[in-house]
Order: sequence, then structure tokens, then C-alpha cells
Amino acid sequence: MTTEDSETPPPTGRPRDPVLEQAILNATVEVVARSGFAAAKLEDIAKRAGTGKAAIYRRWPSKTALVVAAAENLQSPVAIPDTGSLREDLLGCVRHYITPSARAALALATVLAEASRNTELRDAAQAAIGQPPVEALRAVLARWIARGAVDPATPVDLIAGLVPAVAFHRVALLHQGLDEATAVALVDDVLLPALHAPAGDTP
Amino acid sequence: MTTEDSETPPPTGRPRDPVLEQAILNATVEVVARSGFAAAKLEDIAKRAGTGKAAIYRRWPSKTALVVAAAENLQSPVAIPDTGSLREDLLGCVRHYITPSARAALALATVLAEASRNTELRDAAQAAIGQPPVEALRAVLARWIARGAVDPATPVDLIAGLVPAVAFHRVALLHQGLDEATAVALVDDVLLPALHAPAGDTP
DNA sequence: GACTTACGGTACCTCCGGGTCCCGTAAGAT
DNA sequence: ATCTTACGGGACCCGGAGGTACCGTAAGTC
Repeated sequence: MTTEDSETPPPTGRPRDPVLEQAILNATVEVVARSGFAAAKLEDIAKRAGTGKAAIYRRWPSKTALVVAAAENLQSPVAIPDTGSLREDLLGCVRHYITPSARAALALATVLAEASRNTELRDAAQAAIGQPPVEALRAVLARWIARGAVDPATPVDLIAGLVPAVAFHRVALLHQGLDEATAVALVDDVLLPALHAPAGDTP
Repeated sequence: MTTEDSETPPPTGRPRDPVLEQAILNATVEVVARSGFAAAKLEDIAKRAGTGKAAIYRRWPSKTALVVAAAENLQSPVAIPDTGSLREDLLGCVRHYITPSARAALALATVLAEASRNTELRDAAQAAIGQPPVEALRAVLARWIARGAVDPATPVDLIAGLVPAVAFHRVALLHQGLDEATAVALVDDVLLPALHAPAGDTP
């Protein structure tokens, strides 16, 4: 290996359009989120991306691979709020599920849940859109526990899992995204009471 | 109308087997819950029910109608616990989601969520397996509010919606049913703190 | 016993969608 | 200018599954 023999054969000819790449991924998310994994047609995705099926198969070997890529592409840097107020930090985390992209992600998750047997697909979706916001909430809780404002005995996993559960449930079954009022109620009436609990009511 | 003219033409010939009817519905739930709505094959359902496709189409006109009927058939009388203890009542409601039939129902719901465009299907599922347990929880909360043990200002809908959300989320995305430990934690660490809150912490 | 309808099973029709191929054209590299 | 590869788009192949038709048989009614 002098410089680069086997890898990267000199890229001659017309290069691939990166804009098209992104357009295809976006179209995939939209179509899959709206129609479901099985019902999503490659032709619809191609049409919505303003291209043909060939351009898709030039990049990904199968429908599954395409959807996995689209799910991974949804990853957005989830901020870990640190406002100095526990309530505001929680609100920041919960509000993450209100954004349009989050709603698209959840709708996609709805669908990916259907592909139960497809482990690859499910894991990719979970890692891409499931974990990050939960990790953020977990981090916030850990920080406030360290600060002594939250009981160290609180079941962090259970509490942190509450928010995505509600968001997912609303989108998947009730077909309505999380709204501001619900987010506030979730924080004030559920999360904060659960966290403020000292050492337990039965000593 | 003397006795019954138009309706019920004298049922001659071999009658339909009601046992088979139930077997088909059960098989439908199992196969659809395992494979998903789209991936569920009528032939698999028939085979699992120990019959042929013809026997199915003799009863329901389409795959969708069959699944709707199967969802409706899942309705089971959800008991409204009244043990004298708020905690026990809540536990009773939450435990409902641990039963095998509840897990099957939730798995089915996972799938029905995918059929977003099919309003008929979604509504049937919601009415059959979504509403009843939530109504039970709502009733329990209402009773304890009436008894004065729970703040009348508590957002009953939000709280009652928490449990199915968690159950659904776990089954659909995490692929694990609700277990006893989680149920207890849900009641002790989430529901009870949210309910015991008096009039609010900021007077 | 005659009749009617359900039964299990299978072969079949038909449509739909994933995936492939090929066209004429466009956009870069040498 | 030439070469190579990507592009949009259409034609096509093919497997799979919903739905139908028909068999011989079983289980009821009159």
C-alpha cells in the first residue's frame, strides 16, 4: 500500500449528488411515517424525492437498508439543558418531543415498531431516535441528584422512560403529537411530584 | 311483519361451527400480533386455526374485516377494583397490563397503530383494547377523589393515560411486557406521588 | 333418504410492489 | 473531445399474498 490501492478507486466520472442523497432520506422518512413500513412504496419515495428508483438502488441495496439509513439520518444533537432550574431543565427535555422533526421521528418509530422481526431495523431506530432524548433526561436527573435536589433513590430509568412512552403513545395510537400544555402538565403533575418525594411515605 | 319475514331466513343445512369461529379469531390475534398487519398471511391464520381460507372468507369479507373482528373480540370485562386501599386499587388497574391476554392485545395494538390510514381498524382497536382499562383507572381515581383521598384538581386524564402509554411503549418498542416489579414501581414512584400532591407546591 | 350448507384442502387468478435493466442525457475528470 | 459515472424515467421480471372456485365430505333439517 503506497498511497491507497484497494480503497477509494480514483473517483472518475460524474459524482453523486449529495443533495439528492438527503432528499431521498427525507422523502423516506415522510413516506414511511405516513404509510407504514410495509405500505411505503419505493416508487412513492422516489417520486417525492424527485428522482427514480434506480438512483435509490445505486446507494442502498434494499428497502430495509434505505429505511435504516433514513432512521440514522434523523439523529439530531439532543441538547442537555442546564438552566439552573430543575423544572426548566425537565421542560427542556420534554419539549424536545414537540418539535416537528421529533414528531416525524416518532411517527417513524411507530412504523419501525411494526417491523418486530427485523432486529437490524428496530435497533437502528432505537439507537437513532429512541435513546438520545432519554439519555438527555437521564443526564439531567443525574445532575440534580448530584446537586442534592432530587432523592438519589428515585428510579431514574422509570421516570426517564415515562416521557418517550407518553409521546410515543400519543403519536402512535392517538395520532396527535405532544403539545405544550401536555408537556407542562407532565412536568408539573407527574415528573416533579415523583422526584420531590423524599425517602418514601412509609418509613 | 307476522313473525319474522325478511330477517333470519330459516337456517337450513349444516350450521357454522362456533368453536371454529373463535379459533379463527384467536389465531388472527396471535398471527397479527407476531407478524404485523401487513405481514400476517391469511393462510397462516387459517392453518393455525386448523382450517382453510374458505372458512374465513365465508365469515368475513376481507382481511381488514377479520382483524377488526378479532380486535373487537379481545374485549374482556375489565374489573374496577375496590379494595379499600388506593394503592391496591391502582395496582389492580396496572396489573391488568401484565396478563397474557393484555400483552397480546398490546402487541396487536402495536400493529394496528401501523394502519394509520385505516380509520375503521384503528378505532375498533382503540375501543376494544385501549379504552376499557383506561376507563377503569379513571373510575378508580374518580372514586377516591369523591372519598376525599385524592386532590380533585389532579389531571385524571393525564394520569390515567400514563399506564397504557408505558405498557404500550414497552411492548411496541422495547419488546418486553410489563412485569410485576415495574407495575409496583409505577404505582409507588409515579402514580401515588402524583396523586398525593395536595393543592400544589406553590401556594 | 333428499336437500342444504359448512367443512378442510387445493389449485388458481390477479394484482401489487421490490428489484433489475436499459435508454438518452447531464456533469464532472483528463 | 472523450471517457466515465450519475441522472430521470420507463419497461420489465418475478415472487408473494389477497381473494375465488371447486372438489369430495360431513353435519345438520324436513
